Amino acid sequence: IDPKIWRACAGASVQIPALFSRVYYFPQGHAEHCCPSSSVISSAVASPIPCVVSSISLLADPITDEVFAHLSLHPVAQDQFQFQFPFPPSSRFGEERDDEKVVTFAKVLTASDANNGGGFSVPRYCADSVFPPLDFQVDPPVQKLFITDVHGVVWDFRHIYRGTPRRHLLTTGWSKFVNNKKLICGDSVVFMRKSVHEMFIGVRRAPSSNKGGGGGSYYGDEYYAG
Amino acid sequence: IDPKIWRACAGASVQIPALFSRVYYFPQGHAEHCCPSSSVISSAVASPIPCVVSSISLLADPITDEVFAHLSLHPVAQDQFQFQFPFPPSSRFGEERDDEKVVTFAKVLTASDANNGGGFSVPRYCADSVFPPLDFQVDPPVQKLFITDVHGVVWDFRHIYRGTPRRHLLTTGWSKFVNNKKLICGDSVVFMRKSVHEMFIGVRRAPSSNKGGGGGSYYGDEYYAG
DNA sequence: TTGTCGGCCGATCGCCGACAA
DNA sequence: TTGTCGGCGATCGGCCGACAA
Repeated sequence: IDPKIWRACAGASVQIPALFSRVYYFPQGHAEHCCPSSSVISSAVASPIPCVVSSISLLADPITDEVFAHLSLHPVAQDQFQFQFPFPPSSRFGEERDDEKVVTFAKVLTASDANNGGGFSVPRYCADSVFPPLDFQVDPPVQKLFITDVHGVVWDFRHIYRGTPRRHLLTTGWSKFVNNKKLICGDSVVFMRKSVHEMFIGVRRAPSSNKGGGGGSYYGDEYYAG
Repeated sequence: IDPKIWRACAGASVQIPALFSRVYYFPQGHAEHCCPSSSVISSAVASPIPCVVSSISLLADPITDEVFAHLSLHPVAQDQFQFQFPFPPSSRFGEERDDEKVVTFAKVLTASDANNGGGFSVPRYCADSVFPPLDFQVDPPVQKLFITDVHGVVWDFRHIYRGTPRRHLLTTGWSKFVNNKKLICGDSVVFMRKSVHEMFIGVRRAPSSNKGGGGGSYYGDEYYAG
C-alpha cells in the first residue's frame, strides 16, 4: 500500500516508530493483548526486552479494509542498546516529504448514510477540497467518481449536487459499497485525493462496543436473538 | 452428524474403512494431495506405512456443506500388522442396521433449477417417495416442507403441484437456499427422509473443472475476466 | 415427465425534494 | 449546512402456465 494512503486511512492519531529505532518489547502486554483471558504470565519473561525495529510493513485487512502495521523486532543486548543504533528517528515512518500532499476528509456515517437504499450526504468541505469540481453550468451538476480502495479495487459513485437547499450527495454506487464493506452507522469513510485525478477511499470501523458473536441461533437464513 | 445422514449425503460410491481395521498409509500420496506442485519427496518415507484406524469422525464443511471423514491412523510394527488386530471388518463404518431406513433422492441441478428467480423441478419419484404426500383434494395441492441441512439449520420450502401438465415444484424458499449454499448448475441436492416427519437436505458440488481462482481482476463489485 | 421460456404482478431499491435541526 | 423522512418510479425477484423435448 502507498504509505501516504496508509497514513491517511489510519488517521493522524496513529504513529508508528521509525525503522531501526530503539523500542522495548513487553511480552506481558503482548500476551494479554493476544489472550486477555489467561492472565498467568511467566515472570521470567515479564521484563521489557530492548529491541530494534528491523522491518515495517504497512498492510490492510483483506476483509475489513482496516489498515495495520507489521513490525519486526530484533532483540539487542542491554549494554549495546543505547549506543549501537544511533539512527536519528528524525522522520517518522510514513511521513514522507510533502512534495505531493494527500488531501483527506473523513466522515462518521450517519444512520441515513448507512441505511440501505439511501445515499451519502457529502459535507460541503469534502466536495470542495477533495472531490473534483463539478460543472455548475449544467443542471443538476453531476459527475461520476472513480475511487480506489486500499486493495486497488476501483469503485464508481454518482456525485450530484441537487435538492432544496442544494447539497452534495453520492447516490448510485454508494449502497453497493456500503453492503460490500459491511459498513454500519458509526463507521467512518475516508476520502483521499493524491494527485488531480487519483482518488482513494478508506474505511475505519467504529470502536466495537459489542460486535456480534453473542448468543442466538440461525434458522435458515434468518437470525433469531437467543 | 448422524451417520445415516452423512452416508446419504456422501453417496453410495463413498466407502470408508472400518474402525480398527488395518490400512496402509502412503506418505507420498498424502504429500502430493496436499501440495501437487512440489514433487520432491524424501525417498526415506516414500514407502507405505502399516497402520490401524484408531478413530473416525464424520464431518461436514461449515461453508460448502460437503461431507468428509477424518481418520486417525496409528502406525504399527510390520510383523505385528497381520496378527495384532484381528477385528473382522464385517460391517463398514456408517452402515448401520436398517431398522430405520433413510429414503434418499439426489438430483443434479439443471440451469432452470440453479437460475436465480426460478424454482426447483421436483422429479416425480422424489415427491412420491421422499416428500410427505400432498392433499390432492385441494387445488392446487400445496404444503410447506421444513428440511434440516447437515449443520442442523432448518430451511422451509413451498412444495406445490401445479401447471399443465401437472408437476411438482419447490418455489418459495428455494432461491434463498440456492444463493446461501452458492449452488450452480451441475451441483446436486440430496433429499432424505429418516422418519415420517424428519427430512434432511444435503449438497454435492459438481466436480470442479476449473473453479475460480484463475486470472482476472475485480473492478468494484464486478468481476472482469482477464 | 420435466426443462425452458415469456408474461406478469408485487416487493424492494434507491432517487428525489421537502422540511427542520 | 445537512440529517431524516415520505413519495414514487424503475428495477428485479419470483410465481405462473404454455409448450416442447
